[in-house]
Amino acid sequence: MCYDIKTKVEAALKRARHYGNEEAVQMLIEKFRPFLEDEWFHVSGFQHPKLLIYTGDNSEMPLVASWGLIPFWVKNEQQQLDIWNKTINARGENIFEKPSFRTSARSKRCLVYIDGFFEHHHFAGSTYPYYIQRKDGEPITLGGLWDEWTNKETGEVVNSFTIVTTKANSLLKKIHNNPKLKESRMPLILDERQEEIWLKGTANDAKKLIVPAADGYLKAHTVRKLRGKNSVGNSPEAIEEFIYPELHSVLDLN
DNA sequence: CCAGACGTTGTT
DNA sequence: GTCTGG
DNA sequence: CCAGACGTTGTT
DNA sequence: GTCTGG
Repeated sequence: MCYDIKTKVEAALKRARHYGNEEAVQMLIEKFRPFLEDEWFHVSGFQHPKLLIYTGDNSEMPLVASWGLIPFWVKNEQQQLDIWNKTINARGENIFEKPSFRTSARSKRCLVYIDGFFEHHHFAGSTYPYYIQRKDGEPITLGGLWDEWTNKETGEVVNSFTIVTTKANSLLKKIHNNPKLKESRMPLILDERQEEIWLKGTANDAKKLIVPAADGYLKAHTVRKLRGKNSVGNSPEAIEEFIYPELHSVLDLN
């Protein structure tokens, strides 16, 4: 699964820079700056941060969306608050059937650019967070779903998104070993070719992309606690390597 | 028929 | 052990 | 997902 | 909006 990420506006703009024009990108930065954190070293989906996502509507121009998908049929603010803690991830195997996701799975798929994500390793009754990133340090593109919801109480239109998950690859299987969970999961990671299909292809084309990332291009290291009173919050320390001696003597990721 | 849910994860 | 809050 | 609370009473 | 449970 994927509940914790590291990202920054600069990473999200990678796509706009590559496929769009620099002038438009500069205008975007100015337009979005008031609404966005420049850099999240660690942010959880439960905080529902606003991030930049890319949609099929205009695949070079990002838009601002909150993490935690609010389906278009949500009736009121109470229902919104109830549902968006449950739609931070979307199980890839079921997105075309689940009421909360199926409309978006058919016609509102999106891309989320991040620098890395976090998963917890369980050992001897404790949890140890790992930060996972590309070996080459480039942004990771995640496959997501988005929707547009109108808050009838205020008239405000809210964009929101969820991260699609799939089975873990071998690295994530080693890390993500919660004893309560039988099968480990990881976010859907797309390469450049797959990004275009995810945004513009048919539902059937998109479905075929929902598989674990190839082995060998991600790396991971342990970091400080992400949750509870000992967490460091949104600080550069969140992604720094932090050694837990009791763990490093037993877990070999290679 | 209406009311209520609509999600993720997956066991010692 | 299990639920809630973040 | 993990961390932390999980109760009564009644007010600084 | 649509399905399920009662």
